[in-house]
Amino acid sequence: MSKSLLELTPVQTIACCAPLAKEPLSAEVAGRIAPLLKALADPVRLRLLSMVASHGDGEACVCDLNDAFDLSQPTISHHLKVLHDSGLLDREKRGVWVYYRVNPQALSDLGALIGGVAG
Amino acid sequence: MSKSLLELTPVQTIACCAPLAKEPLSAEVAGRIAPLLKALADPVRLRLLSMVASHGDGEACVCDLNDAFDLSQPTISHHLKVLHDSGLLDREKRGVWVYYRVNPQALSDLGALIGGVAG
DNA sequence: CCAAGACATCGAGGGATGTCAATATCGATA
DNA sequence: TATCGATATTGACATCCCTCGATGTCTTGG
Repeated sequence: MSKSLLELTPVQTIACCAPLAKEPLSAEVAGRIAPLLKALADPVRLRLLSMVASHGDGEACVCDLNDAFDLSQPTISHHLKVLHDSGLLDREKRGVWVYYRVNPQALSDLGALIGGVAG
Repeated sequence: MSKSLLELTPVQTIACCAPLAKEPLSAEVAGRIAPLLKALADPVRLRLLSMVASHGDGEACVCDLNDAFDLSQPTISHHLKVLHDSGLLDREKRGVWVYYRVNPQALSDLGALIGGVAG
């Protein structure tokens, strides 16, 4: 490890390490991965991420996402921010509308970390 | 879906559905998967699971796990219970000692759900 | 410049969560 | 049976998190 973990975003961290079941996670790495899983560990955010990830264009407008839930607009905005801050979603503003798209590498790396597939 | 989701444990649920990025998760399924991710989304539990999963015999004694953390015994016991209740860890008592072992199918299914590998 | 719409931020309230000390439970052993 | 050691449970506390209403920011259109 040539660079300190402190210089990496949560998403970058998960690309650095062996699957969960191969060798014990260090406290430092575990402390970096947990926030990423926390970002995923909410039913609304799971659905948001899934809706964005499975959307035809690979991106989804906030205006569409808002309508899919029986929650206030600030609440959806908050969940999208959590996913964005963790590095799982990218954000782009075009005119009045904001579009989110997934970071496919992050999802695949996280899946490999948990599932044990070689990274 | 022939059986109601209510009849399945969290771990059984994740084997039933397409990857996150393939189609939008239903509210019902998302509500089932989130607790599983919540169980994983803690640095101590991540390390516990990793320690158990990567242990030589495929199982680990609580007595060993306790010593690996600077936390009280009830706290470790609590985290192990969360992992056990979610279905990620199996529990077996032999004499005075308790051994935990991972549910490999659960880990692999969860990884596939996130990473997008065909389930 | 002003109004309207899309989205983000702020602040607060109620519930969930991590941690500990104290205590209970269970099996082994004297 | 009495005791000891390993693990689980309970109860309490501090903190975090989800949600909302209110408000702010930015862009477009008039």
